Amino acid sequence: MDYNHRAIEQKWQKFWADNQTFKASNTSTKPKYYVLDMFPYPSGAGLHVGHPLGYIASDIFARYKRVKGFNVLHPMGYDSFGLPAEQYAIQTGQHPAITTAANISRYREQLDNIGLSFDWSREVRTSDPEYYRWTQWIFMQLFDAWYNKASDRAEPIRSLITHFETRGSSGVLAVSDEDTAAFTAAEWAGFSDAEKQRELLKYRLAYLRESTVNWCAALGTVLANDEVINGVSERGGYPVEQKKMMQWSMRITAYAERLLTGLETVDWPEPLVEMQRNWIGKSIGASVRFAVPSLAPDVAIEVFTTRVDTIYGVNCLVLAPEHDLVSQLTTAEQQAEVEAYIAHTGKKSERDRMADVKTVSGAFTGSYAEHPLTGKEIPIWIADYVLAGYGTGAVMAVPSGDQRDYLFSMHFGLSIIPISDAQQLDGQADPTKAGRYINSDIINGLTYHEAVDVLIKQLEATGAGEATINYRMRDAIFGRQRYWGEPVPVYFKDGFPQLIEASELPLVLPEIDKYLPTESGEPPLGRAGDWKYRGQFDYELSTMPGWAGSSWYWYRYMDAHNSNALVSPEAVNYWQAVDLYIGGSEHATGHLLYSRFWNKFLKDLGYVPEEEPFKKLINQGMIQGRSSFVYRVLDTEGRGTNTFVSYGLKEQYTTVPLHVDVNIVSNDVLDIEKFRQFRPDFANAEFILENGKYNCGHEVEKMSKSKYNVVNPDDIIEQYGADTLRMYEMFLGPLEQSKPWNTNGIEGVYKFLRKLWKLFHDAEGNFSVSHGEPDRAELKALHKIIKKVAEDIERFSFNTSVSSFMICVNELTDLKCNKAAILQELCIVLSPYAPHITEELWALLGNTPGTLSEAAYPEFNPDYLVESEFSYPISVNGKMRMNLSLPLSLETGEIEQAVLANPDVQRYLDGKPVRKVIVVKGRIVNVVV
RNA sequence: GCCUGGAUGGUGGAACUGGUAGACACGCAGGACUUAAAAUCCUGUUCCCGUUAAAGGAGUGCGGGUUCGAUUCCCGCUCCAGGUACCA
Repeated sequence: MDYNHRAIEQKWQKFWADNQTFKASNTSTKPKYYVLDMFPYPSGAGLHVGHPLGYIASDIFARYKRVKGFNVLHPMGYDSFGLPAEQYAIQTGQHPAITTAANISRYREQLDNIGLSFDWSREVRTSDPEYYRWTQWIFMQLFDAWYNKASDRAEPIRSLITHFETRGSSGVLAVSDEDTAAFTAAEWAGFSDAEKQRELLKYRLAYLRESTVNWCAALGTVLANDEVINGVSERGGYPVEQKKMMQWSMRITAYAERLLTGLETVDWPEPLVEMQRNWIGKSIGASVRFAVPSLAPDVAIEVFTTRVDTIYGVNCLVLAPEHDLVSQLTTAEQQAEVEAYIAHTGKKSERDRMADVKTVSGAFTGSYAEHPLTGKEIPIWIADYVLAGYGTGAVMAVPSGDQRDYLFSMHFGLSIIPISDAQQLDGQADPTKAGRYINSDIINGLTYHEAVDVLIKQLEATGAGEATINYRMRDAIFGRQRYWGEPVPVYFKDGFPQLIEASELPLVLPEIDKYLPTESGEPPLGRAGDWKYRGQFDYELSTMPGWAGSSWYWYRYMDAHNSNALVSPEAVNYWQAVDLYIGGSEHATGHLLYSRFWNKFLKDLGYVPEEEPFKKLINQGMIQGRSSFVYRVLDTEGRGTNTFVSYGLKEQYTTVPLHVDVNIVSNDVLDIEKFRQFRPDFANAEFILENGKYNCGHEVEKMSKSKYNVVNPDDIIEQYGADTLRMYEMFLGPLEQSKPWNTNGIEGVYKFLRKLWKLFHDAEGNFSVSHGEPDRAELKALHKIIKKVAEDIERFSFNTSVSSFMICVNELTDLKCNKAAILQELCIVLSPYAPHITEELWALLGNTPGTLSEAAYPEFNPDYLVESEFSYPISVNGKMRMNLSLPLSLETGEIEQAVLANPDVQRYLDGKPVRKVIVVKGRIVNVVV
């Protein structure tokens, strides 16, 4: 019988499912090992060839750990709340729960086809009420908690109330809003309920805060940055502006320091750790307050600076246009200009503002602040290079030391004051800390470190400032004006948020008639008319963001069916934390930071034992897609039209590129009819063609539903089988490297599996192995692979294992080896990579069917690999000239003699005197002449 | 813009700690088997020069540097990708 992948793979997949081969136990005498994949969002396009890359790698690792004797937990589930399902619901009217369930079945089928060794009895879905009741429960704990800096951990809000009751606000060391009130215990007792709630909300870890969002008036909703392209909505091309809105937020900044120090304890790729460090962005500097006497005696503009030493170089203050004080500071004469400027910036997204460093813009408010040290008048400006969300939303501009300040001052003709004798200001700022200060009053002549000390002391003495640590990271916005997410378990009473009772969880998502905002601009949940808490109080209408459900899911797998707790103490104490986590680096600062935050919070409250949830982490690179684009023509006011221009003619128009499904594009030519059906708003699309055809542009970028560039694995499995797909995805290259998808080399892997099959079969295709003693060459081939594969798997170098398997099978084929003793061991070594074919061969060899995953990985014996000779490459002046075979027993001096005595070597030396001979035993000889 | 990666034959990639660049595959070319095709097998395949061969020269995105020796380390660029806080 020939290698029949379809029959073999179906047979074993059924066997594994029927026998629950990979079901993990929460108790075992074996050591535990938890291998986790980042769970997928089940998109309508199905699993694409990028997903399995990580799943196959983790599966190989999990199967390897099993044959190495571990009790392995290897679960899978679905991050099933999300924007695409909602978008689809808006288009089709179908409930997202229905499409999501259908997508999940499809994913499951596709995952099963790959032969992954998941314990499906522990599956989770974030959109399942039995799951999200615990997401809501965690939210309630966060709402009911504050961060006590004295104990350096989160505590139940009760401990804060007790403090207020006994000592008032004095002595409270908390991470909180800035505007907390000072009061005595007696005053607290006299507060009304509403006043108490207002004050407590300033401390809660889940709290309400005003934040800036992308508001699209035409769609009546907030858009993700993703959905805004060049300042207009992707859907419909409507204008988008920045708007402030009350939003739920998470006080992740309370954990900034622990998130930072925890990075030193995890085994993660260094670049990823670096990205998180940069995201947290700790900087040590100073807060400085600039009084504004024209407003009121106690009003000051607070700035954060990492270079307080440059304070004498300040020539103006620059505020973000959104800064709270801007309207008060603006004088009558400047009002028109300031308002025009604010309107202008309101159209730009924060990212555009950061990206554009070339255009300098700003407006003078007409007011002046007082320099805290010199008392000089400092003009106050606004400019969009200052971001409201970072620091205090205001900077002291020091043009001689900061390039952005320099450009700003040059542009508006403001004076530039040199502050150090080492500064070189030839057309640019010089941020040097070298030299001694000049033009700087009390720090003249001092060095950097001396100056900082003197200044901090002086500022503290006058109450104008102090040393401060600032983090770039901001509190995370936790509300979404969407339907398809977890309802926030909160209702409003007297305008203040209150938690529902824990016993009332889950708060189930109500049914609504359509998935759009209400006419008055409220989120879709506003459509659920009679949806009231206890029939009378309004529920919170926003839902939780995509990252809520994924910030704790690894715990649910430990105890997936527990209806009394998110995870039982027994289960969490057994599995502790994830030993190996595999997923894409695109989650570096989102998911991985939020998960660490929630983990630390749950630990503070005693629900989980570990400070860090993911001990070791490996990034799989992305399998990239090749996206196709159409080009929407913009009208003279920059609004999107419904006309699309072919790639070659797009330079003649102002256009916005839009992704188009690669499946309706062939050789970069768009199928216009299918495009019109693609989205309702394209039904009447018009086209400017080239030679009667619409040519699309293309780009290599990540494969994702939103980019419409998804290729799925089913066809490959049908044609070549799952074992081939598994090995091919690994063979493509290093796991962590990104690469665009192509199937060019897949034949080679398929041929390899057939060659392997042939080792066990005679020319007629009958199973045929022999039982003689293996010879030295056969043992060498086997032990090379035993060693190589173990080493490769432990360092996650799966691609090199595949090559080595090919070499091994080629060698055994050349040796005409069909000895059971060799082939049986090879089966075990190969089983993590190609589990179906090896299970079949394992059974054919006479082993109990299905026991391969319990077999023990063979012991490596180095004796079989010992060599007595080595073919030394001989270089002359670093250039490889010839090989010379010498016994490995020779010492360096003997090798040198042998090499110089060799007539061929002499020929290369060409009679020139030898200056030096470098001998690296067992490696190389280099003769320098 | 900022943060983080990446770039090696026609293609995917290998070279693990600075030590033979191109393993293993794909593709391509030639050949065997076949009426033919598929499948399988064999040979060749970095580029340039060279009649085959030998011999030689160049070569790991670009420009420099360190070293007996650099794909690997250092400095400066280019291009591509991911992230940039409401995609997940």
